[in-house]
Amino acid sequence: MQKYAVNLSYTINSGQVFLWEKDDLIWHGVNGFDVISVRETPFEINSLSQNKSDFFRESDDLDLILKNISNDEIVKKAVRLFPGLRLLRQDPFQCFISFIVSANSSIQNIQRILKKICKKFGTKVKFEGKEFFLFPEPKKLAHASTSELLDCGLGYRTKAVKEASTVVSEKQIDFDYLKKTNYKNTKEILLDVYGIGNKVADCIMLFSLEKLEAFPLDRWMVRILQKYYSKKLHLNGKSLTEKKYNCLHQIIVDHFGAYAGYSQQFLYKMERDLYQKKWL
DNA sequence: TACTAACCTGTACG
DNA sequence: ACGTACAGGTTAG
Repeated sequence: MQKYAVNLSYTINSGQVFLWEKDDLIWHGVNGFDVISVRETPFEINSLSQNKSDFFRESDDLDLILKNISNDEIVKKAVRLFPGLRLLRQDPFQCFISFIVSANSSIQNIQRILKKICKKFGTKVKFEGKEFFLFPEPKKLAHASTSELLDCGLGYRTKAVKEASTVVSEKQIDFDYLKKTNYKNTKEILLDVYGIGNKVADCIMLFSLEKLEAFPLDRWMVRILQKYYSKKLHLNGKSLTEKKYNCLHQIIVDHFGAYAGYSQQFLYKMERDLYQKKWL
């Protein structure tokens, strides 16, 4: 019996993952070369590979984390409202490409593009009586032609996806190394990739590279911070420059703590729900 | 250093 | 119907 039950729809529909679907009571999702199925009650996970990737981060010490981030009153309220929300541990390459694709795009568009990429370049597999297309290997995407990528709806992101896949396939980027090294070092390496800016780098680090202090600042989070923390953060000006972003990140970690990424997820969820913005 | 226009694509709105 | 705005940003200048 879990002390904290996972709420799958909160978690899966919180902008972290894009290749999940619900079929009756079971959710299925593509995660790299794997397909994961999960049922909410009773909580049960299966996967094509049979590997335990701890996708739902059940090994995290939630008692500690939730208590820690609840030092902030606003976050505390969000945790109380959405206790089943979780951070996920994704396949790094899929996460990397997903968030490059996400830049300046809507959720639906991101989903459509990623599905097409899987269908065009990924391996078809069967799992629990259903068909899935796995996320393609870096080499496969790196060697894709421009027209094939354009067919996936990538538009001007085509160049970014191709270059990003190339640096991974040529081992200029090694996710295992990035998981081990620190936030700052990882971020510098990711920012060197064409198509990756501060926000996308933070998403990749938080969702797939074990950097729980990463705190992606998109236009929504900036608005949320302005709304609740304007005194603390003095966010003047509209654009977030590199220097401002770094400065702000330091303030955020000082305020929210080492698990700031969890705080971000809860704040985001609460605010989106409050405003009942279209979500999927 | 700080700021902004342009950017593929799809959909929602008037 | 058809133009305009906007969508979880990044880059070039």
